[in-house]
Amino acid sequence: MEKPARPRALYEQIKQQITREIDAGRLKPDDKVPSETRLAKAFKASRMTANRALKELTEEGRIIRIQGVGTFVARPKPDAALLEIRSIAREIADWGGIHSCEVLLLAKETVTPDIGEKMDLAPGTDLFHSIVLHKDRGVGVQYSERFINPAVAPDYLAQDFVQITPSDYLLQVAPVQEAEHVIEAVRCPFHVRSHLQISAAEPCLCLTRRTWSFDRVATFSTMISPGFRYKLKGKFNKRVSQ
Amino acid sequence: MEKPARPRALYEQIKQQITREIDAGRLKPDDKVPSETRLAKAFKASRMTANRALKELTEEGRIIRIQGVGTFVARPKPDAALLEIRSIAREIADWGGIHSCEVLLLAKETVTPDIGEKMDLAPGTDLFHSIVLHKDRGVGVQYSERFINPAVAPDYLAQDFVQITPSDYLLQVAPVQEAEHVIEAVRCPFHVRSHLQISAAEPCLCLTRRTWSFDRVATFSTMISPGFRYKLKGKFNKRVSQ
DNA sequence: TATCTATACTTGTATAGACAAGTAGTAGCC
DNA sequence: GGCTACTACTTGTCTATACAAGTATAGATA
Repeated sequence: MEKPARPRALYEQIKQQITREIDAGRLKPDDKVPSETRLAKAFKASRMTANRALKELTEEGRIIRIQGVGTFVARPKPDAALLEIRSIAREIADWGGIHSCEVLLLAKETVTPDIGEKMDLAPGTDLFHSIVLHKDRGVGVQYSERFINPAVAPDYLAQDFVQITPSDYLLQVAPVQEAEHVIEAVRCPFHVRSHLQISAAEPCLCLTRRTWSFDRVATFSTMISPGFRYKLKGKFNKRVSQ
Repeated sequence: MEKPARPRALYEQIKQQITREIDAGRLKPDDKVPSETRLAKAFKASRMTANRALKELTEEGRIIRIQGVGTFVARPKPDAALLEIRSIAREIADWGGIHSCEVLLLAKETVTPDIGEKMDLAPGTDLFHSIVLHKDRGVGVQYSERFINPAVAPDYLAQDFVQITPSDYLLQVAPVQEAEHVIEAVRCPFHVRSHLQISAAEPCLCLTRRTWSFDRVATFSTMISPGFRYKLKGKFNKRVSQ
């Protein structure tokens, strides 16, 4: 599970130094990064080692390399919008509806092996569990179930989710580093169906989301909504080739 | 603008060969991929060159390498990467299936006001229209309908889409600058249902995609598939805050 | 002034060799 | 049988070198 048995590789050190320079703001977008030969000399490495470091940073989108010219710090890409986490409340407001919500469950439970695997938590420890029904003009439009890592949001159970949605609260207390979304079309399970007042045949969009905060899995949630659409738009920066 | 002035690099050839073996199903998930030394010998290349090919394939998630053991074809992940545009053929190959496809329609038509608006084309001008059914082991798994801007892919009608999928062909001739995806859960329309051999109640994922190339709308397509999932994962830039 | 040219520097690709480190199997030993 | 040591093979990292190819600049030339 843990990685670093090997003494940190030289090319990793070079990568890390450049990454730090960028993160610290000492290297700004479009600034020139030292050439391979310079880096090689500075780190007492061969050019190939410096080359590997720069090549990987290029693939990670942190720098841009132009043959014959040099290496430059990449401009940050605006693709976060693709993964932007919008609250259902805002969604409904944008649509012109009136949002309200009902808390169906809010409890501390024990980690099951199933959830434990997904959230990287040891079975038997505690986690928070909530089920919230979002409504538009009183009609259920989204059933959302969440599992929360208590280490990331210890006060989760004390919140009043009629005032603030779980999504909004979590975004406040736990900055999202990384997110994973899985989208599929499903038939609505019975216990959910009764809240959404739809027929068994109605196709529903099911969005399963995991988020990471502080280098840990923070939430694992499932949102089921009939008649919903998700829209993603973005520019491609990398070569999308085949 | 065009890229391939340089004769195709050797490591690219090695990558391509392995990729083809996987896509064609000759190499299945968990199958062993030839070792670096074998590949080097086969291609009359040095081990470092074979290493580069395998390293990049690893980063692209197509193979898995285990020190001291060997290199293996990566196991199924039936989640489509949304931001990349992956071909359904590869998706099926990853899953361990056998892909084939059938062209249901391939024609030049006249722009209707409806499509004209979405593709930013004047009604009355020409556009290409195709309907392709993708199959896994002969069973329909995806019905995809496309409208193509002739200015972007003038030779579209002359292609043999049994040999190369429309998606792959378009990626070759028209680099995607930007893409917009709309995802929804739908009931399958009758004319589509007969090809996919599913019941009317089966929820299907409907992905509507617009792509831009050369600063114009290049394609407008709708893909309907039952039992599909799309997966998105990504890091957030620092200031995604709220 | 405008244009060509030589040069210096950059990245891209490739080679041949080296050693480290991890794994699996085999042979031999107790 | 159970253990150890050895071997053969794998991937991971690194070096030193080489040539190709793209770019920018200064200087010479028309």
